[in-house]
Amino acid sequence: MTPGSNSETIRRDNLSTILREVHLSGPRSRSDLVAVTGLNRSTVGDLVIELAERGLVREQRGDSLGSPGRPSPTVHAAPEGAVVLAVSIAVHWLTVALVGLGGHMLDRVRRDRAGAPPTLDQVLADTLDMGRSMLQRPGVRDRLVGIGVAAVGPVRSQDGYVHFAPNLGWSAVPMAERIARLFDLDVPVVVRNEADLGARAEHLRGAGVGVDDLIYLSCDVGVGAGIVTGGRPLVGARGYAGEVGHVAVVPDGASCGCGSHGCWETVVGERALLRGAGRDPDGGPREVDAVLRAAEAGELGPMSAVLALGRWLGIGLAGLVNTFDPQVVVLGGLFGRLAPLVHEPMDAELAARVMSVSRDPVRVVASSLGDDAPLMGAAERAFEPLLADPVRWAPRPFVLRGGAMANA
Amino acid sequence: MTPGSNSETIRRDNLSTILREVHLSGPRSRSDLVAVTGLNRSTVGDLVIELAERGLVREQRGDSLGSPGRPSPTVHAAPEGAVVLAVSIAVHWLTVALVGLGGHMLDRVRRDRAGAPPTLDQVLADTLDMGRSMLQRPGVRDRLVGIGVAAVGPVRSQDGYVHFAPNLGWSAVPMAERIARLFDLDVPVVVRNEADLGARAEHLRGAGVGVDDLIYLSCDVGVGAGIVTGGRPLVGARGYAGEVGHVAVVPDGASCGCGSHGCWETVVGERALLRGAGRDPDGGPREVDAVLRAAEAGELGPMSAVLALGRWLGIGLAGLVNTFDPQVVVLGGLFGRLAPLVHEPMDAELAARVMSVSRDPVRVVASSLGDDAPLMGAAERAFEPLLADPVRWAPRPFVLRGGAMANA
DNA sequence: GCCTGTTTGTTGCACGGTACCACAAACATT
DNA sequence: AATGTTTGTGGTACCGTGCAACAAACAGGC
Repeated sequence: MTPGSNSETIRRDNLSTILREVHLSGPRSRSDLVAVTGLNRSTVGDLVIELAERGLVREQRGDSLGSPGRPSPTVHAAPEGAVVLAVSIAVHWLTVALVGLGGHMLDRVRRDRAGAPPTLDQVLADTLDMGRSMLQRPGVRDRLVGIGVAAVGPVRSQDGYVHFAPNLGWSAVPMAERIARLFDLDVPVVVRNEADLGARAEHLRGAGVGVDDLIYLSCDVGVGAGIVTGGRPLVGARGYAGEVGHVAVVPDGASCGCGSHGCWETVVGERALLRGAGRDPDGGPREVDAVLRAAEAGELGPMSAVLALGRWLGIGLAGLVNTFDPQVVVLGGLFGRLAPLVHEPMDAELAARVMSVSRDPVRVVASSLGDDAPLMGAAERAFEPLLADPVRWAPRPFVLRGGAMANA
Repeated sequence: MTPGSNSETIRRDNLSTILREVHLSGPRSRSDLVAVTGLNRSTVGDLVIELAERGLVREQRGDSLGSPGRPSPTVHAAPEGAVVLAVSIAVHWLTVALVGLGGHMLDRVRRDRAGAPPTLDQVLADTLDMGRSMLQRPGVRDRLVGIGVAAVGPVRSQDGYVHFAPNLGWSAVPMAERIARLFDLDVPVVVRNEADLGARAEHLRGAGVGVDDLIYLSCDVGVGAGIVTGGRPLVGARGYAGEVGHVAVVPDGASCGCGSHGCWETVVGERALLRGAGRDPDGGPREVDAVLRAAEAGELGPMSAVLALGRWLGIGLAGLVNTFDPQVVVLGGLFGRLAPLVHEPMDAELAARVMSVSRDPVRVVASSLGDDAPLMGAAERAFEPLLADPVRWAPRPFVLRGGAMANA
């Protein structure tokens, strides 16, 4: 908190570095950790022992793989050493998962919902129903370090307040508070926008691993972006950064649900696709699937709607690329599914409009985590406090003779 | 460099924190530093002594200001303890300054240039001419820690390569290398885009002090933004982030110097203003001044050109605000001068298009550093290595009996 | 099967840096 | 002049990492 550093700071940072490494990059040998951190062998050994005592990592005898020298034991994140509950609230479905350290999905349930958008209370009831059984698994309650929620609509980062979710018909939802009361557990509840969390997931475990500057552009029903710059998520003063669906691209265009007009979302959103293909704009996933199948089959009407969308996608993306200079753009949600169909018009607009004399043009790829990207991002966000300060969130158990354990 | 921390890390961080504090926030008493850092009195004392021994700070007897207790000595940044050379290359002028620690402008020369844009060689010759005398001041050469350069056009952050500067007619300029060879000193030369550096300056010493999320939007001849998010400058993968002048706002609009068409710059740049007012688009500062005076005097033609620009300014800005959720937007360069004239149409577009149900709307203000913002930002950027690691850049002098000093 | 060389975990000690405590200095108040 | 408050100073303790020597565990060659 305070800028001053002392010996606690350094211990915390080093434990954090090592835990984060094994959590994100998978099992590492101790000597790998020495190389990565630059710390002394003895120090790494001590740090690993402390993490193991706290139940966060486990060591396995290192396999000898043909090279000379004493084999280095591999350090694994302990999936049951710390767990989080991840919730992803999309317009047409709801997903709840239990995720263990190391990113292991221990349990996962998804409910799709056709027809009219659900009420907030319905969604919360479903969430409780789906999450309760996961939390009742033995050992989970004691090892739960947080709950992460991905929500549609602008989310205030400070307190997880969802201002409105036009495509669900909700407004003024104190989401973090509601979820916290729902489960009534003494762990932090973090709510973020689905695109922000999708970006985090693709950055840490998806198509953007190793990429420190990326844009995750996603379409659920509305359009939003999650942005990572310099390895850090873009948040903004209040948490509303990335609402690029409401950037004007047609200054005197059609009016938008947000109150403005000519927003990008009005030409690239789900409703724009359906309308362009001559379908019911509120037809939902079934209609979208139909349009996609028809376009893939080569039907002229749906095809031209998809291509028009691709062109507008390229126009808007070009602006974002000029603004952020990303290394990679990840297309998620509907855009991820459209990606193979729209590359041609999209790339044409990008080539014409991206101010890049550079020989190293931006790569546009489809999401590698698919619909689960926001869910995984919510889990990662919920793990963040533990990763930043393992000691604070995983107390050292009191060890009795014989190995029995009890929390202090 | 390596993620691991040790006792050197902590010493470096604490020295850095204290030096940065007195550099940016002005003289502080020792007890202020204790409060800010959270460190112990004895530790702060030791740190201050080390910085003083390295000539970076000076202590003055604390004035007793009516409160009980022993007065705390004030710690000042030593302006001659470390200096940088700052260069700002604009289209119509060139500024060179010698800046001392604490942000003291020790010397400053500006040359305006009317008529045809200067060649690169002319600008470099002028820079050398203006900078040489500053560097010959006694003690400067030994205390110079870097050279910072603000340049128009996209700048590759890695090596300070300026891809092109259409409004100067330059292209493919290895600017950092050229400046380094020019002065032939053994200090780092850092080149950045003028808007990026303007943003840094306004963030650290201007209209954005204490604001961690801001957009500095500036117009020299072209339009560019410097963005600070979460207290950090937005750089991008290669350093080209913030080129918002080439975001399409009129998808089928006029062609732009960048090769694309409908760019924002084509409706809000200097040329757009002059063209809208019926003047020579390449008329330069004299014509711009004439238009501004005429508009302020109430002349209908210039006035309506200014108002139209204001409207487009608002349309584009709304998109940036939705994208970044800044707390403050600082208008620099031409936009800073236009600010009082365009608030009405600009605010109208912002109000209509910014997706803000929030009670805390973004503040749009004029630059408080004016034309010198990029210059000051260049100086701050050049100080950065020293501030991040004072020990590395300011060796402890060898102290002889009696207080005479000599560098190792 | 033994010896050698290599890589790596382990252990005890040194070093660097900050925290803490007691004391002194410098102020205001009464 | 006495008292209380705030702050710098000096010595010691504590904590964490670095280092060096040793032991453990492997491959390869004879």
